[in-house]
Amino acid sequence: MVYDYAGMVALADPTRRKVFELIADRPRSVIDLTRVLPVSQPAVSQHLKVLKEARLVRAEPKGASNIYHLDPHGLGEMRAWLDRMWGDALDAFKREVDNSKEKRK
Amino acid sequence: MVYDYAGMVALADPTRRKVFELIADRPRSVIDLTRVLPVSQPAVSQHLKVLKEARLVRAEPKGASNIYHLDPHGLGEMRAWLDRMWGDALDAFKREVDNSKEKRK
DNA sequence: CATAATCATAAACCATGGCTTATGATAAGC
DNA sequence: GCTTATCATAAGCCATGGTTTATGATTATG
Repeated sequence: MVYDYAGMVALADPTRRKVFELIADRPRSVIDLTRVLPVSQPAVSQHLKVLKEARLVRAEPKGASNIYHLDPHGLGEMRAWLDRMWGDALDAFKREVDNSKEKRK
Repeated sequence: MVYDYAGMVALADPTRRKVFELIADRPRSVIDLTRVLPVSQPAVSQHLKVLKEARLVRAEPKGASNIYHLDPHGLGEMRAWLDRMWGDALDAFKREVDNSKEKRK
């Protein structure tokens, strides 16, 4: 356990999460994203690169522009990863509650 | 939307996530954590500070040592936050699938 | 009361990464 | 074909943050 997980790092940055959410709203081109965001076009491209490597997002060339969509692959992986970590945390918390109950006896 | 979310940032760093998972396994003192981790005691304390401010973790003084437990407050908040974001992402993906179906007609 | 143990904070260091400008590559439009 | 539009990459800058050593505060121990 405890490797570095790309999806987590990808969504930790506020701007990058904004990019992700914009794409989640609907597929968008790089320029389309740049128009909305307060950063330059290369900055957007770099965020997209990170999201793409985490497989959270997928590029679909259309003419001169690149339309970015959500990518089910990484989306599923991250969901599974979160569920696992979340399950562990909740189980741990449950154990803790049981322990304090036990002590109170 | 799209503010910075403390819980997300808190769990983005690998070492800090390791700290969180160790505490999730069972409550531990700072020294106990330091013995396991490959970083110094002050480093551990600083990670704990971040986790505590995100309300993912809670300190319980016991003599000279500080026992850290999971904190249900932040845990619940983060879970809700993830569910919300995740719901949005999944809805968006669903919409996308429906759209491509529509196109194929 | 003095020493040891545990922890948090401060200061300094330095790598990481997010941002910018500059530039080249590809595709559309005239 | 030449210009325009869209995008990715490179190089450089700089703030952020994760780390270390040093130190002080608090509590147990003898």
